[in-house]
Amino acid sequence: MALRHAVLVALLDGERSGYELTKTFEVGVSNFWFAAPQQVYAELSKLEAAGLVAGREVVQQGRPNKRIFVVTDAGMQALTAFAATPSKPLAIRDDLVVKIHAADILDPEPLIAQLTERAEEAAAKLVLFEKILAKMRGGLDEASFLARGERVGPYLTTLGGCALQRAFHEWCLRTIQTLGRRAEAERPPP
Amino acid sequence: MALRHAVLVALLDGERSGYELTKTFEVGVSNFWFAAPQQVYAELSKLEAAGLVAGREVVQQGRPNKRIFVVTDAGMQALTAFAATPSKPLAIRDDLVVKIHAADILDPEPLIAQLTERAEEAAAKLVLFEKILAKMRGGLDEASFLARGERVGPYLTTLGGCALQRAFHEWCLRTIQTLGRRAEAERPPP
DNA sequence: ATAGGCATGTAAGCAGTTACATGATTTA
DNA sequence: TAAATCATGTAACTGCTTACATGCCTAT
Repeated sequence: MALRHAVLVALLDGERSGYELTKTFEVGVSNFWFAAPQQVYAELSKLEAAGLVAGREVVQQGRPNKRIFVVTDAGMQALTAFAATPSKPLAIRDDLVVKIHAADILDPEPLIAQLTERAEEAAAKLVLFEKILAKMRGGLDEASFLARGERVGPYLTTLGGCALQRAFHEWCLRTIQTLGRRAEAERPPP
Repeated sequence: MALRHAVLVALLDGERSGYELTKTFEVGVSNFWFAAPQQVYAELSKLEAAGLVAGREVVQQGRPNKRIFVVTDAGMQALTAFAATPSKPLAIRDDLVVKIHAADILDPEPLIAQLTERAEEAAAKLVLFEKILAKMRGGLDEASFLARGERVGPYLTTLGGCALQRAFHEWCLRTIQTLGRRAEAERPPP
């Protein structure tokens, strides 16, 4: 099992429709679980069939109706059981880093272009995450919120996302610099 | 395609057997691509059938014979084509972070135990990566190696692995502290 | 003696990706 | 008028994981 628990956990933040969840999962639930929309809908059906979430129809005007879901008691039990099982190691997969591993035999230009794009994406995510953090902690400063806030779970994972994006962003910039300088050194100005 | 390119790229570091590659992929090729041993063997067979790698048998004494692989010209072309295609976004999946998201409704003890384990793993990987880096740069300092070294690709990806592990390690420690303090606050000493 | 490392796979099952499908409403 | 957003899926395919299988050699 995999997505199953990520969906349950995302629903702890409140009732959500499939569509709302897909938005969360496209960003990556604070960047630690990505899923395509189709996967989310499929998983919700399975979770409902298994009785771990309950859905109800919400009639809307001017918009298609939607079904919103909550975690049931059985779902909570499933989460408790999940928390007690040993975690699988962090799984990262990144095309771009694979390319960088082969940087010595590849044309640096497309690599630098892709690194630049990634650096921008990371910067954008950082800005987004900081906003989310500010919203969660409300008027409190971070230390007080972490000590006494009501729901620190999502805050902690978002902090993790920030740490990761920041590290990745810095690495992109540094790698761009290194590849750029080496490319210059190879074909000096005539 | 996915593993395909990661295997090709790993073979750029020199001729490798399936077994040697599985070791690399179990650590995660500098932590950006994980694969199970069976997957590596299967992928090598496919790559050989497609003519992207060439294998040859090495007879050993006191050990089972092995087959070692090199990237062919066709393999190099495949890599060049791969480098030019847009990269998929970084994919991260982590059970433990999913659990932390639900920290508010879960027993903190198993979470703290798992975070501690992860922090130790991250610290161990950092030590390992630093050793690999020192080996790669030989006598040179980092700046000189990055400027003039022969194969900086693996060095750059390993630097990325370090950055990631460092960030993750710090996040684990901080999260342990936060959860620990909150648990104390909830049941104060009698 | 037994555990661990070297060395390579097969087979079955589950998870994730890609492509396709639909249709109304709001915004540019 | 075209594009984007809301809203939900099905179907086919590919990739990944888990379990099983084998056997010799080296170190404790």
